Amino acid sequence: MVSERFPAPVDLDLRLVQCFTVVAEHRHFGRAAEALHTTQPSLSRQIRRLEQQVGARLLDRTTRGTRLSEAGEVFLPRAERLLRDAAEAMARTRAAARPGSITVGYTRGLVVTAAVRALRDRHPDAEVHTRLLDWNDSRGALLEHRVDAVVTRLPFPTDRLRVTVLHDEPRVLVVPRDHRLAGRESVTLDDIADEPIPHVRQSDPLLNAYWRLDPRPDGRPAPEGPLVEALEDKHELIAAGRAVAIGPPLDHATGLHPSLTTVPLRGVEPSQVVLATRAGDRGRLVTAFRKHAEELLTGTHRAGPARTP
Amino acid sequence: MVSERFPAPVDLDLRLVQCFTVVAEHRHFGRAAEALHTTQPSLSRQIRRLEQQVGARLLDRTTRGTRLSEAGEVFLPRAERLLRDAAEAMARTRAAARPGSITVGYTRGLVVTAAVRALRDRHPDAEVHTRLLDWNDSRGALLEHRVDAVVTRLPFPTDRLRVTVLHDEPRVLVVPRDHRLAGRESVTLDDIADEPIPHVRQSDPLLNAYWRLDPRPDGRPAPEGPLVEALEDKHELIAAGRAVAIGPPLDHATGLHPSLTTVPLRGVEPSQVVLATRAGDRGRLVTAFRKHAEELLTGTHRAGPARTP
DNA sequence: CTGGTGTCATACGCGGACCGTATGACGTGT
DNA sequence: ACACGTCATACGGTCCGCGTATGACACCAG
Repeated sequence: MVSERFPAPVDLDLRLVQCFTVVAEHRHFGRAAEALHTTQPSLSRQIRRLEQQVGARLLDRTTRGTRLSEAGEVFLPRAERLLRDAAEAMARTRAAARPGSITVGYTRGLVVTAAVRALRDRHPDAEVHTRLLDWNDSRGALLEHRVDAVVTRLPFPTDRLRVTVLHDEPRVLVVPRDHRLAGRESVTLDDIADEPIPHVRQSDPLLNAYWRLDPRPDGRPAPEGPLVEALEDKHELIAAGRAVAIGPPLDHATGLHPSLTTVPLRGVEPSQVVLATRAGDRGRLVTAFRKHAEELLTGTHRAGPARTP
Repeated sequence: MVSERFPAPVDLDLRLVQCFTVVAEHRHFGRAAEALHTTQPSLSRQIRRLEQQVGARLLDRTTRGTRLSEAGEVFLPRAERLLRDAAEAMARTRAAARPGSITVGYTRGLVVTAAVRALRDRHPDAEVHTRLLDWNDSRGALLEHRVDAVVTRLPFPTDRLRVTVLHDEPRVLVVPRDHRLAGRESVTLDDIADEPIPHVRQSDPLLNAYWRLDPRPDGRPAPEGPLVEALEDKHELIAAGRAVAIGPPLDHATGLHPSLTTVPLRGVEPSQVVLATRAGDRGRLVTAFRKHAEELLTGTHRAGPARTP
């Protein structure tokens, strides 16, 4: 009979848990190892260690890849929650230790330099960090305290957040340089009515529908395109001439693929660039950054004067 | 300007978090190290590593001991939650992997052998574990899935639990062998009206009040006694003649201090030995154990026939 | 049946991290 | 001023986990 007196000291390595979530996502040790910047044997051992710590086999290895076992299905959501909670605990603790610190997030193609510089000038003692975020990570990054303010584009769920529109941004068509529409002054939806537009798996369905303009204003569904994993894959696909996409007005300095170009898209609602912070956040630096952003980040991409709708 | 692309891989070692909670509890590196079965320098380094991972100073070391810093106050409750969640995730995953396994918890002085043996006989393929629990840990151990059933004594909060009374148990007075009341057939509350009764810090206030019989039936508060950390300390205190206590009918085979003895206490409500499981738990083995416990564990300490109030 | 391909597991040498012992620095109370 | 108790640092030894190379095994095609 096994009897133990002390609550077994928690022996669960969160780094291994993180490895597990990545393997569960890829269902493949080799590719997961690549994503984790390690090697397949090392990852294999890490999963083995994790399984030993948990005391249950989490993955069913087959010769054609890897699947979650029944226990793995139980563990995965809890593992993800543990990782989120751990990250939030660290972020909030750090924030409590350094009230004179703020992290500003932004997404590709948006420039927060002016507002950040203004904040640094007015608060020379403050630590101001900036952080590039994934397209669909703004809300999570705020709520998990990885950042304290975000400049990004709608749409995303805004509850528990305070969101202020900074300016409109026209949507543009992204095509290869040698596409039939490349070089045009502008295009309309009619010009691309039959062009397939890819789905991005990593993005929210809301976000996919918004940027694919699905459904179209006339109510028809957007032409289905292939499913790609990440935005980079989408750009590769476009460069290969297999699809086009609609996006914000990126240029080659802010992450646009070298062999792609953009054409203004007329006749559709522009996207909106917003400043978002946590709804209840009354922090000194957050408030100050709001002020500077609302003042300096309006109309960045427009020739005309700033306007706040 | 610091910009990072990837969500910083969670680098938080839960073993270090565990160390932190223990140091926070003891406010003393040396004693915390002892509790963790390690040495003070090692613990000092572990806390340093944790502070480096979190990115904030968690403890204010002084020459008179150690206190929580402001950041530490923020981190501590989250740390404890992380550890609980991690333990629960592991327990539930293990349970999912081995549906033919059950862990039965019990507290000192209670014997579950009969029911456990019956369960093993009827389910020879099942893994049946037993686990000695702290007095005030029954509810937590159940809800965190460290155990699936518990035999222990009231009182404790019973919501989200299914609790069945197995039998009554007289409360007894615990005194040194050479105490004036030792050897008496029985005593009443009047005999000990002025005897100081210690508080146990590790126990719930509810539990302290119950076993100290505070307030007494006549409405008067129980005489205050010293504050001790753990039950073992209380027994040492009684052995030293500095206090007496009221407890369940332990004997020397089930954890009673060698130089102590017990005297039946008349005229007070007996305590109740109960079987507790999670309210929603419909597990095959749990149900089976309930049956055997209700059948075999009633009246264990009474000469008379079993009875289920 | 047999060779090829792709999967995950294992063998092995090495570097780095962590531990325990011994000792130091430092504020505190007598 | 001295002794005491607390936490920090120095140092050598050990073990753990990584990366490279290789193996075992299932599947597929011919």
